[in-house]
Amino acid sequence: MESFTEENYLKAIYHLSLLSNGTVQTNAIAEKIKTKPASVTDMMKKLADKNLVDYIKYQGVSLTEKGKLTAIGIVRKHRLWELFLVQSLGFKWDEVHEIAEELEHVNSDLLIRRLDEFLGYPKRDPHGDPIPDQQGNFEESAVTKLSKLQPGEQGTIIGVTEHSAEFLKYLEKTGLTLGTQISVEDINPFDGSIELLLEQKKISISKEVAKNLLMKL
Amino acid sequence: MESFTEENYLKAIYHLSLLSNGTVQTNAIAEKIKTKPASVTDMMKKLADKNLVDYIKYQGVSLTEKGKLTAIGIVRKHRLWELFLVQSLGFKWDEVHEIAEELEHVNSDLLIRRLDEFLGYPKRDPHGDPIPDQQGNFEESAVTKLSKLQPGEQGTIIGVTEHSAEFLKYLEKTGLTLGTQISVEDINPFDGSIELLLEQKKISISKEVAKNLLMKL
DNA sequence: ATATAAAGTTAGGCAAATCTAAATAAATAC
DNA sequence: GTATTTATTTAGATTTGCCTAACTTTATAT
Ligand SMILES: [Mn+2]
Ligand SMILES: [Mn+2]
Ligand SMILES: [Mn+2]
Ligand SMILES: [Mn+2]
Repeated sequence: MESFTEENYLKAIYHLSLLSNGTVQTNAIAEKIKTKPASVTDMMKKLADKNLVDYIKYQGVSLTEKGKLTAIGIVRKHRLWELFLVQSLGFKWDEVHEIAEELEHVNSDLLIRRLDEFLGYPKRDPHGDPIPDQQGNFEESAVTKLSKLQPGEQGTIIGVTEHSAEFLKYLEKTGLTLGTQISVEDINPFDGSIELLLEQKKISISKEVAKNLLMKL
Repeated sequence: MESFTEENYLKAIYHLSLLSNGTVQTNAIAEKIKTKPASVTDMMKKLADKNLVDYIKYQGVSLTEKGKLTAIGIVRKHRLWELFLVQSLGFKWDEVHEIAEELEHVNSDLLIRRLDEFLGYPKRDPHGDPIPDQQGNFEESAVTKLSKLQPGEQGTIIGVTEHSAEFLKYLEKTGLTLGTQISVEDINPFDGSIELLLEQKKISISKEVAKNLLMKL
């Protein structure tokens, strides 16, 4: 059994490893988890002892198969709880992350299976992220960042890669919610900001925002 | 904000203080929380510093008003989660205690208010215990232990004072569930065991069991 | 009232997780 | 290719919660 803290480290490594091809740097983990690099080094030794990560001094870490399965299990719990909060308890999508961050550590397989059943074996969380099944399997659908689209192209928003309340609230206010269809009208060559057509209305968003929106074409 | 551990201590002290008129012994806490008396002493000093308990060396502790409110808040969370597990996720009453023991520490007032609303502002948990409202108020209905009844008297089971899975499973199997009406037929003078009439059937239970069943007459 | 037992506390340590400051290795720059 | 910057690790402490063993206080028994 992993501690609360170990679980948070494993999850952080997992998320970071999806961006960099498997290997994750000490500093990246420290930043993600809001701790200091020295603490990360300590923990990496511990996780390596437990066979949850492969760790080579100065070279970064990667999850072992066991570590990866554990991490995916936590992600599964996190996303199921988020969906429960939104779907059953009436929370908004920008209010659930912090609470799920705690709920994900409650330790009962039966609880999670029942929650999964209660929610009808959902495939996506409120942010469009896939929910792994009990075996840890999930399909990552083919997605494109909105920032990659060219003028004239269009698609539907199916996910976000940034989960902060500020960002999600901004999307909500602007109307950029999951399932919304948009088309790219123009790209400003100066700052990369993008003109969109969203339900008849023209709006402009920054490149930064566009990078965090996932589209189905 | 109290730590996970501090919350468990406060809750233990609260439950114990209901049995002894307010003051609780070090050893009783140690036993309840499955730790050693020395650890309890350490924690009592800490809780006293935080103004959560009044502590006099060698004389035991009692909750301050602040400590009591905190403890009742945890009890509220515990019982709401237990009811959710039984009512929404299909758990049995003997399966929920351990899980609620973890869920009760999830820290979000909004979450608990929403859960309360979702469950329809319930007044009782699956074991018949009252669920405090947001202000910490609840009515303890007038109850009598089954062990106090005399032959010829009858009543309805409305609660239990022991929450172990073994005990609850035994009750389930025997048919002694909440809401069941029973009458006392005879009391064995030798060991205090009790003959009951339960839905036409005669059964016998030990004094030990009877002490842990709460009745409405 | 003294002796013994029970209850409670203190002293001294340990493990987990964290931090700061100092040292070392790797990457990058010129 | 050396010098500097950046990344990482080590050393040494701190905090929280827990433990054992020894000591002190309070309760009980005769
Ligand atoms: Mn977490
Ligand atoms: Mn999510
Ligand atoms: Mn608990
Ligand atoms: Mn209960």
